[in-house]
Amino acid sequence: MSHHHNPNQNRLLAALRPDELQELLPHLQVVHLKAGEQLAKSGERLSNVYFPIDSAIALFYRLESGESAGVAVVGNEGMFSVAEVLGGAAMPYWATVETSGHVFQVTSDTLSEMNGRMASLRDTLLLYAQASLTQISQTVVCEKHHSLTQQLCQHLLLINDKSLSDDFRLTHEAIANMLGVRRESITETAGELRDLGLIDYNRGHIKVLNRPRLEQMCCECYAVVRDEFTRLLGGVR
Amino acid sequence: MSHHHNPNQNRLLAALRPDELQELLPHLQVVHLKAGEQLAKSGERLSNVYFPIDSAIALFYRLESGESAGVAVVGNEGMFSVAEVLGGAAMPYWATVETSGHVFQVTSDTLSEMNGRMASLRDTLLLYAQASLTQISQTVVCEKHHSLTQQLCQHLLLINDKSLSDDFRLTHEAIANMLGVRRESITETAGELRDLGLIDYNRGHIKVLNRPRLEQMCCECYAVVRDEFTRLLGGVR
DNA sequence: CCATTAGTGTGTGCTACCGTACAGACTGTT
DNA sequence: AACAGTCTGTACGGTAGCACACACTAATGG
Repeated sequence: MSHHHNPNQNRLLAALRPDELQELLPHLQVVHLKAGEQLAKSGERLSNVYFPIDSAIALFYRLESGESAGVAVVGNEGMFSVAEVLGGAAMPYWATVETSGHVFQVTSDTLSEMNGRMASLRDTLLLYAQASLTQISQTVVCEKHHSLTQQLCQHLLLINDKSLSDDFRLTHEAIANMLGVRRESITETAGELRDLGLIDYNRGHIKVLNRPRLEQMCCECYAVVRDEFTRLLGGVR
Repeated sequence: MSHHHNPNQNRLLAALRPDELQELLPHLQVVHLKAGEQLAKSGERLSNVYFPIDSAIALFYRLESGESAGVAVVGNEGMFSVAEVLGGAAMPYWATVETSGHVFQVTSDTLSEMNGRMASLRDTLLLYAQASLTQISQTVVCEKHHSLTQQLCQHLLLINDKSLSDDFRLTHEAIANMLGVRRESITETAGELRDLGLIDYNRGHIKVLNRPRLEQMCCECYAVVRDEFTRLLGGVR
């Protein structure tokens, strides 16, 4: 493991029992993921599990028609893929790197072995699975009833959290894929946020200028999900 | 347990290892649930777990605005609530009985105790959790890209499956709550399906007349979810 | 330094579903 | 028989996001 990184940088790892984390440590490898990189395609069994540090991994579905929609973004609060813990091997998700950054990587076999042996580790990871279930459920309601502006604010807050920076690389196109809308709709909506002075952006580079107001414009969903993660996995460091 | 019902009537129970099912049997109680009955509200810790036989349990969210949207319908393929298995106690769902019918009921404490002791039982229930995750994810994509007509077809197919009947009690209003749309939109859409001869209905009573064509009009989501349940939990009986 | 690509801006109709309003029709109760 | 409550039908303007088309500009690479 690199001396630059500490497992506490991932909240899920930080929530593990110290003795079990200690045993996991030697198997963790810090890896850098480049934006756009594909980590998994639908139904594929993964050989590695990832615990993001300052990267964001986008999970999304592809429909037969070619349309797609994002289901969740995984960052330093979680892991990919939770299927390794639930036992079903693959999931029908596609996963790509939304913003580049580092992850702790461990082989599926290693984690799986430990998961069978350490009850507390397994319990913690299952709580993460439950939090994920809540997150996705909230997404269902959110995209049904909340405006694109609200959803965009939420997405920006999420990426802001996970990238550990107010200034990240992200294109309108990538956001559109994630929110399941046209690129033009994002251009228009993001333009409004820029006019309001909440963000600035330029050719694949977004800067958060006024996070408090971004949170105000956002729907309740952001806070609900964040609070549920906190309830289940403990407070932020 | 009533002599009228057999645990194989619930696919999740049927997927358990015979010796473990045998041990669970004496704790199962057959109960009848009436439509509209509320089984849980958001954040509430449940004292019982339900394995539906011929009833359908609707899980949904309520937003601060009062709007709501359904997240999933649980029937004889599953259980409520999966939170008992994942360890986080409550979930932010509301749950009501969508169509009346019977369930196998067991106390949370009993299931929880067995869950800690029997690895195979736990593994099976975790696979169900994974299938649920897939189901909800599919819902996200579905409501983003598929028409209300398609979604209605899907919902009717689901209720058709879970109620074990072509003829069930269900109002436009209840469907609307579940799909997160206006009641009037359902009236209009259901009217088209009736004109096409796929269904008939009258004051809270719906009859499926042509299931094959209903499946044709439905989006891929129904089949995707069904197949994933089959992959994870074995074929239908 | 030029050509190509990636990223963004903008406009014009279009449609599915919304919000609201209200009417009729059936059902169970007193 | 009268009544109240439940369920369904219909109508009308409003709007958020769509599909498609195309123009512009900053970055990239030979």
